[in-house]
Amino acid sequence: MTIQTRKQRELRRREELFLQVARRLLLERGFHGLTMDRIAEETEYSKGTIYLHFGCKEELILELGKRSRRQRLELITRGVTFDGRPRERMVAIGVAVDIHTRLFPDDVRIWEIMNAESIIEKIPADRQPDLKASDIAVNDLLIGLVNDAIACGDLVLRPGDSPQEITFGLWAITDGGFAAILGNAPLEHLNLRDPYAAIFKNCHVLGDGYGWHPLSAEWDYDATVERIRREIFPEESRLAFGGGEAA
Amino acid sequence: MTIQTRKQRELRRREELFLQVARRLLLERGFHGLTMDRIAEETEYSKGTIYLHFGCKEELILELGKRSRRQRLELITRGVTFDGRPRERMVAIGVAVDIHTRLFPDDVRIWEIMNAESIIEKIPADRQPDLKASDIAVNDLLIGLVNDAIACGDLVLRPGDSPQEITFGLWAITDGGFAAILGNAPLEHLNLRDPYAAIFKNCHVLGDGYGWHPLSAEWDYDATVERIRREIFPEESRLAFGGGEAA
DNA sequence: ACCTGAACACCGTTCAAGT
DNA sequence: ACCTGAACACCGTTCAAGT
Repeated sequence: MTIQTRKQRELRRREELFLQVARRLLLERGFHGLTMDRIAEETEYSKGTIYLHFGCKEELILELGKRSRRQRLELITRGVTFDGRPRERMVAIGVAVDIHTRLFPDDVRIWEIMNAESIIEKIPADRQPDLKASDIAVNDLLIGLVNDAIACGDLVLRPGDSPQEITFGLWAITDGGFAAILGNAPLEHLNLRDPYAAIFKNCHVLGDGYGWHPLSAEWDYDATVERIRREIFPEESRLAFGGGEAA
Repeated sequence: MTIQTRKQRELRRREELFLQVARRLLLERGFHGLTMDRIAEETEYSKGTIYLHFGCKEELILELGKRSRRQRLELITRGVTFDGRPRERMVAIGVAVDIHTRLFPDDVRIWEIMNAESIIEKIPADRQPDLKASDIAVNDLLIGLVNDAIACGDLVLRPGDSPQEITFGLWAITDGGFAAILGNAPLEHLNLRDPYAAIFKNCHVLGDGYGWHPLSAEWDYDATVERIRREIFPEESRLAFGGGEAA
């Protein structure tokens, strides 16, 4: 870390203020309710000053979206440190995503707003790699886990199976599932009792289908989830579920 | 059908013209490159006339998105008429979605552009049910198939399993998978050989995991796919794959 | 050197005027 | 009765002027 001058600290403080006010406006009034005029008014800076920090309105939202994804990545990264079999550590990633979605639904929504073509097309091309950085990191963790499982003999690939395929399947269930929960699908019509549980369930069925040991029939994964919550996410579990116990 | 006067036909023609020009502009120049001025200029009508047909820019795009989803629903609806076991008919839905994505990638993209919060928040609330109509219909077809499978004994639910869960899992893999293919995920980084095949594969692994007969080990689903393409989608298969043979 | 806010540009939307 | 396009409203962005 470079030492910051007083001036630099003030700039950081100001930028943070712009971001916090923008975040609130975006959540309370939507994308079109967030205007540069309102940010200027509420922060008591001029519109021109905002442009000393952000090239355009969409870049401001990009920064909010990146933070949301970075926060999720941090939880996932902690999750994979769980001391257990590879498939248990895969469950820990699921627990991390679950906790993130429950604790920070607003930030997940902000990511979804940002991750739309009509927004992204306004962001300069040289900022666009920022978008995928966190997702690529998650992908690497997932493939790493599958390879760990193969290395230790828990997963023996059948003819035609590939680590990429398994990773893709788990990713798709999780991503598609959470997207559905967050409103892109007619979920209320499907009438699921517990969509979160359904995502876990389907990941397990997929894992069992690929023959990834220990199979759910030969292991108590509810106990694994409890242990993950207690050992890795004690504070977050308390906030998300109350008491740190499994739901 | 009510009989149309000449005037009504002209209005329909004009509306169609607006939609086609808007579609092209959206695809070629993006959401911000599509302007009411350009539509007016290219169609040689005035801007005011566009507003006799569409309440706002977003409603125009809504109509394009609805068409995309309706076209997909039509293919899916044809798919389930396939003469076979319920799981084969589930495969037929996959074939329908596959064909739709390959034949009409532009329209899938338009649906994605439209299905963003920053767009939808501008569409009047009374038009919003339009958004989900097609997806609800697809959901009903999926649940119907799962129930058919249960009714004929091909699928015996295990304790804790539910038709909703299975439907949700298949939906999530398909939706999440195609979303990934269309650019929401770092797919090139995952380095899958054939993402489309990976979606089918994962749906099959899930189906096998739930014990939905015939299991892929006891049935030649490649032959099923070929038969679906030949019997239900001969023309579409020729256009999408050339010759109507399986890939 | 830094910040301001009036001015500008752009574009969606409306409506008085025209045919 | 229908259509037009100038005018309006709004908002993102810039930059000459101010401190």
